[in-house]
Amino acid sequence: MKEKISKAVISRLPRYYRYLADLKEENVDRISSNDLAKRMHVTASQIRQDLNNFGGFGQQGYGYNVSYLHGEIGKLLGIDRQNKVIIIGAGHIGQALANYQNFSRRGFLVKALFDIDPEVIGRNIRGAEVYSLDRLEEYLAENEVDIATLTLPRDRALEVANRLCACGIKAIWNFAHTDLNVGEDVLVENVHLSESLMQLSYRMLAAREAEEERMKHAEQLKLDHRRRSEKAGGLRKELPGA
Amino acid sequence: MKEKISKAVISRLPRYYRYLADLKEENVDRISSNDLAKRMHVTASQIRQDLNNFGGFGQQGYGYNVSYLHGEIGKLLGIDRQNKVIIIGAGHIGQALANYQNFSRRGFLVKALFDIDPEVIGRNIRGAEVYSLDRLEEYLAENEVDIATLTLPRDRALEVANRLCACGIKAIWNFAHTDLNVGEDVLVENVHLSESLMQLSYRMLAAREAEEERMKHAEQLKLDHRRRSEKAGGLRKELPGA
DNA sequence: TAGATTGTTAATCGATTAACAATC
DNA sequence: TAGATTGTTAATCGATTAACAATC
Repeated sequence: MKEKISKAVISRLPRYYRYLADLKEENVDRISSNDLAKRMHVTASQIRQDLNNFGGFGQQGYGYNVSYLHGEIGKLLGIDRQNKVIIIGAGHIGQALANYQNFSRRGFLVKALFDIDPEVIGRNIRGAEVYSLDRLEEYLAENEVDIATLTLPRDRALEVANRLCACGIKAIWNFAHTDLNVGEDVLVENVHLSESLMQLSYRMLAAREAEEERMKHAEQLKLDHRRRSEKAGGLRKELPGA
Repeated sequence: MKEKISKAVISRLPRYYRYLADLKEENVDRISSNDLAKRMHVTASQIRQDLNNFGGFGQQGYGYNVSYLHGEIGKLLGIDRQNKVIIIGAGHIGQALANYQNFSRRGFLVKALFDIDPEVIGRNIRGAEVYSLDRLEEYLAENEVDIATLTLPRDRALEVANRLCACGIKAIWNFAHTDLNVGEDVLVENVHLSESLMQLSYRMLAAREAEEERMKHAEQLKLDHRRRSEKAGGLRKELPGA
């Protein structure tokens, strides 16, 4: 029925959702693609094109109803339902995610964590218990889980991912710094924090270099200018009538 | 001098870096774009095109020297130098980042954290002290900082970002769920965790729907088939010679 | 030298932007 | 009805892939 939506479009949906939530907060009832475009620093064309992938949410001559559009995008993103999440790896990041209230606010409920460290097994984080990783299969047999989060060292990530897939998990949110080559019916969304940081680092260095280049260029111009003035001065002295 | 490198290329550099580190670990000396492409599930063309943005790292008839290429990409990403990082917001995520050893391993050193909560101020996380946010300007005047990480609630993020920019910070790693409209000479790299999760959720729902569609379609085919057989059977009965 | 493989140009593909007819 | 603004088609732009000459 519907065409496959490109990744670029999907990646923009949450941002639309956020801006619409803000507009709702400001009690704005309707907005045109043009006004929204100005706020978001994108083109109105892109907004209309993006939204039309999912059907006509707007109305000619009127624009988009903020509340309605917000709701529809929320439905697309699955915010309207309860998504059951588990976290494998109850280290610093795993625990931070379990504590992150923005997730539960959007319907992502952390139901359980798993770890191998006896120190953390048995702890309870905002209602979610930390189980021994040994009990993963047992838990999955008894409980429905939508999304499994991997926050463990990279060398153990693939093994756990395979165990999850064997239990029928269809969506993995991967924080481990490795590519999970699992079956293609299993969705993997990567969050590679150090890669994000490295990209920032790259851009920072590139900007510094560009800045230095600019400075050097300006310096050169100044030098050239001085030399030219001197030469002109010299010429003047040599002019006959001087 | 050099052309502007596209964001798509930059985002792939850390992944090349990771695969090259793995190859080094496996004591592989050289690799062709073709073999690397197979490992990474990308095209050889893309690898050669990407790397050539930064100059000829390879050699015709030989391929790429793993160790050399790893080093060069590391330099591009600033892994070879010490990057001084501070973290504003010493909550769960901020503390998790400060504890994350993969960063220091790549030359990103968390030097200090800042918070307004008296409960956490004064704590020490792997050698980095948590200061009162009041002392941010004081700290920045006395210490060189390359990257500022924002892990605080969205409503306070922009204000802090502006304070950072006023002190000359040129790179912000933003975990706050908002767009920071700072000066265009300031680099912002966003990590929007809930948006990443929402994208996964979207893809999960889309896959489920596609699956249902497939099932329904298969069901319909079965029905059609049965109906056709029945009709054929009926016809047969009515055939004269029966 | 012959074989291999890069660096680079050309062709293709996909995503973004512009334009405008449809319609509220 | 006239004005506004969408939905959608066409044009442009950029990124990816293919091809191949250069060269180790």
